[in-house]
Amino acid sequence: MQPRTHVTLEDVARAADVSLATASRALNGTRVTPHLRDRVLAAAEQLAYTPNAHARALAGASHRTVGVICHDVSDPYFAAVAGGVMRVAGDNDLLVMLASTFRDPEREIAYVSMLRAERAPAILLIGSGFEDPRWERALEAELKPYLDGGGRVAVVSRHRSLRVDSVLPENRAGAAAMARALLELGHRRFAVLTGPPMLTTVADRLGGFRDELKKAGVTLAVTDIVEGPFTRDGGYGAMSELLARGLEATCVFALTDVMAIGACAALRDHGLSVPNDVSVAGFDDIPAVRDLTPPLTTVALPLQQLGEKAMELALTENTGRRRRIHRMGGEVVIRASTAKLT
Amino acid sequence: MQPRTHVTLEDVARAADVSLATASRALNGTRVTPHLRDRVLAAAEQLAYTPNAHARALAGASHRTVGVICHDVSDPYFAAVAGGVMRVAGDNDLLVMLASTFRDPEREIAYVSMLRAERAPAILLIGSGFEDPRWERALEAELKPYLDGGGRVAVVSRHRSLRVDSVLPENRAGAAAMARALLELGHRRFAVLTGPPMLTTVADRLGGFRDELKKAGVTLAVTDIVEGPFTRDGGYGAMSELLARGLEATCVFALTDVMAIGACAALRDHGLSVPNDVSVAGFDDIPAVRDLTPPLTTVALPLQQLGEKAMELALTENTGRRRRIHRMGGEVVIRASTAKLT
DNA sequence: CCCGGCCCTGAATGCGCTTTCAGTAAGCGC
DNA sequence: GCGCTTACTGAAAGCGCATTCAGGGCCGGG
Repeated sequence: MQPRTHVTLEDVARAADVSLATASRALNGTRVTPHLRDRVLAAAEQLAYTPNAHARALAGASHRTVGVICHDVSDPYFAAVAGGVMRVAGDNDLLVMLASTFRDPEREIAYVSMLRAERAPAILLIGSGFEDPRWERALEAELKPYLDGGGRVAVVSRHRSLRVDSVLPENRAGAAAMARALLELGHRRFAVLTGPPMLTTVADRLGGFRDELKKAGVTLAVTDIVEGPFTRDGGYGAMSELLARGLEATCVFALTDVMAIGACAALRDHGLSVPNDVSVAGFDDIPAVRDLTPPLTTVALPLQQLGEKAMELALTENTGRRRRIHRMGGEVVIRASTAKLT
Repeated sequence: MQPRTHVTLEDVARAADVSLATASRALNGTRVTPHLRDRVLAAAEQLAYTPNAHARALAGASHRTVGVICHDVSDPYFAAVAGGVMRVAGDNDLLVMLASTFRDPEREIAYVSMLRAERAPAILLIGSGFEDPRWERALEAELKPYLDGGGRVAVVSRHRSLRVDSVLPENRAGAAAMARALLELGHRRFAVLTGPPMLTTVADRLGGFRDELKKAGVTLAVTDIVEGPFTRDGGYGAMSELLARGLEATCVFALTDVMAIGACAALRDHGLSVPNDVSVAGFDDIPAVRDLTPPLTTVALPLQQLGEKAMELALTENTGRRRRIHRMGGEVVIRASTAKLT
């Protein structure tokens, strides 16, 4: 943007016939004779003066806008978590700005860098980290000076690498619980719709599910695991592939609800009934799955609370010497998309 | 945030044993002897230097982060439009930050003010404006100096008041087309689920629908219009109220798909079948409605394109003397949620 | 061999604001 | 009435950086 001519504090001061210092004080509520203060305020109003946030920040004032970085705001999962963040932020008189990385590590770092450069008071990272330690190290390197400079960081669902305050959904335990629940329904042959292997969440959920099955003597064939992006269409595609191959499983576990929604659509388009022909289960419990027909069995995560907790962590000083970690959620909710195998 | 000690350009310059000016040039790609440049880059890397965006902006550089303000990012409507914005922004090497106002005019102004203070290169406003001219005037006053200062603004779905480049969904015409389509199916008694009357979109859609019915000699009783927030639960609640009163309409038109989803849920919970007992139609064509059972009849808006066009408007200079206005969408898509009345 | 010109570097300036520091006028006690 | 504190105000410094301006090597041409 080409700043053509901006109204500056100096203009206001001149218009009010006071010094620059007095104008600044009047605008910031520091003690100034009421008479002068009114004059300054009037002049500012009249000139449509807006303080330059950059100059202000440079001169030492702090902002009230925190940054939230997630994979994709249009994904209901992130939308819900972000909603929680905003609720708490709103209560604390903070503004929130959201960014979507579309799971591109470089973009993620670009946003962190920007927020850091802007000296945002806090940065929240929402969503799975990357398996590739190179990226996590790069991110850590970007975050470190920010933290040293007094910035506050909290993450949701990103563990392993980043040594900051964290809110962790019970991915592994939740997936294991789902495995037990599905076994209990009588299923023995499963298929899994999985996401990008570069995400740690994928490894956790898949691992938790597979390990629990193994304990029960059920093994998951490689051909029963199909990968797709963590989107509705990704789920649709993965399910279609599975169907094309000839589906032998009686139950499909999608690593996210969003994928499960796509899977249900594919099943329906293929003339199969859920849960009569195939049972389907998801993970996350996004609000939309209750309106599905049939409603989706899933592993419930308190999405909103995840965000709230993260914002709270970022807002409160960590007095201890270790990073704080909150684990939440992971309860199985059985709905009508899964049937008892008779 | 308390800046304790930050690595500054001066530190880098000292470490590389060059002048501050040279360090600045090296980092910004201006001509510098390769030898020195490498030394500076190495020093910067080693010190984990991040330029202070505020100082940089203050000194005249321009940012590459545009701001997008919408009512609620977790609403699929806005998520889709924002997706379009981000696509175009990404192509132009711009970062995007999103803000949710939750339909609070004050918060909207606060975000504009912040973005303006930060001298963001562009601000996009997504979503209906407010009927109360007071707010629109306040917003206009906030925007005016920003525009004068060279800022670029584009809006989606907000007309009447704001005199800036706009992308307008065909709300009125779309609702009218829907009225015709439903009449053609044989319906004569309608109910409407409407949103907050303070939004201009509500007036447009409701007006378009009602006027078209009137042309066909069908009048909409006041008691057949129920108001609720533009959310899934809002639709659920409004529909429930309608049912409690004793529904006489054969067809329910919800002003947004999100409300329609809630309405379908309420109908189902009430033991009624869509479309056998009641037909339901929505507006927007958000992606989720295709996965509904039955899929929703609605007025299709090219949501992604709405956002893309807005970003393009903001990116291209308006050479003419009038503001540019693009009208888009408004086609009726008949799906299975509406039945022919026999 | 000397001088003009070019390219690169460093010193210095200013972006708009907050804040310290010093200065002035008013208010108080003795 | 005088000295001293109190209460504001104004001048000025400096936040970190981009950039202009001037100075100093170096090369080529005369």
